[in-house]
Amino acid sequence: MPHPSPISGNQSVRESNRDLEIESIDFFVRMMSMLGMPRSVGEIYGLLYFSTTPLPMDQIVSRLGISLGSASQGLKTLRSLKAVRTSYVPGDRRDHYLAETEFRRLFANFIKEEIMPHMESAKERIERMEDSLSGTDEQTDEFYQIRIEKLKKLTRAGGRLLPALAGLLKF
Amino acid sequence: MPHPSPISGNQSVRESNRDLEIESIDFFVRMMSMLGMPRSVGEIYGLLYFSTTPLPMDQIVSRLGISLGSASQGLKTLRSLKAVRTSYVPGDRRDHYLAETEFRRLFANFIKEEIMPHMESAKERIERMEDSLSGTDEQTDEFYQIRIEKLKKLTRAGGRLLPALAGLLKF
DNA sequence: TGCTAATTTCATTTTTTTTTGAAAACTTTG
DNA sequence: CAAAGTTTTCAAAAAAAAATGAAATTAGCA
Repeated sequence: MPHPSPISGNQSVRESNRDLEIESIDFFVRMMSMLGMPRSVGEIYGLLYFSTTPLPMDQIVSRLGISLGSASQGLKTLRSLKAVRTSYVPGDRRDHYLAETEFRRLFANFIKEEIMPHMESAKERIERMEDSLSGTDEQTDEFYQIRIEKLKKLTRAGGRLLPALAGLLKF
Repeated sequence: MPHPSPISGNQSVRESNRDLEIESIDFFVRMMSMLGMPRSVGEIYGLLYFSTTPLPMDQIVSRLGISLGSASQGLKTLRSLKAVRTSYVPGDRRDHYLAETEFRRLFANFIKEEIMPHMESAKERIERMEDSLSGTDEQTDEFYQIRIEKLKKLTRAGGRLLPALAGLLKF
């Protein structure tokens, strides 16, 4: 018996193309990890992305072979990124999860929620730099002033371009 | 004696504004960590960014209070990102390091070296997805095909926009 | 309301990443 | 070409991040 895969639930094979699912999980695990997200988050999204039906948490757990805790945490993260949403399934009291597949929206949200707050605190830190310019030595102060100016331009550019970027993406 | 700072070398105070240096290190540690770089890399760049003179490795070590190994590793990383370069100092056989402060260039290089290779392998993975489409059930296959198409658009958009972005940045 | 299934939380364990420190490998120069 | 200074490498230690699992909480239902 080759590959006693941890991914093997009671879902019928008709419902899911296993190879595709595995490629998808792989794909999103990598993509998410580029964005600094843990493995489990990528796995869950990857599974849901190619799922024809919304999946309840325990299905996610058994198909991916991860713990309930991980699944709960991961789904919480994905919900906060608006990368998944729940859908009501009549006669079942479990939450069923569905992947949000509009990457443009996902991207816009990611920039707003994860990047922009850092830009804000960066601006504050730059202000503090200006405050701490000694003012004793003109020569070196000018050097520092130039460096600070570059940082300002950087954050300004970032603050404008990143949000614009999401709108630009026509995919 | 408040603050027995680990950052205290033999460099004269006139040469460096300590507060500024600390803010700078803080700033870049955070920025770099957003890009997935370890703390030490941010520290080194932050130190060099506001240094009026190129610094040899042992100065970096003593000013930041990090190990030689970390410094060597961190500088290697920064060199590969073209975020620092060495400058020759007559009568001194140590390498002296200087921060590259043109963020546009840094950014362009980062995209080329760190992001684009991932886009390439993403494309390959999508091709493999298409190959593994079972072809038995038309209904679900169409669903999968749509999902795959979205991924293609995503990588295409990324592959074009990211490099363009660097050029766009006028800062 | 009480019972049970479903979910969240969080202390502990596991895994991964980063740093350290010392040995090895260069490199310059006397 | 040897000796001293400099830098790199890499196994081991430390720190940080993520996953687990079980207890606590919440929510739906009879």
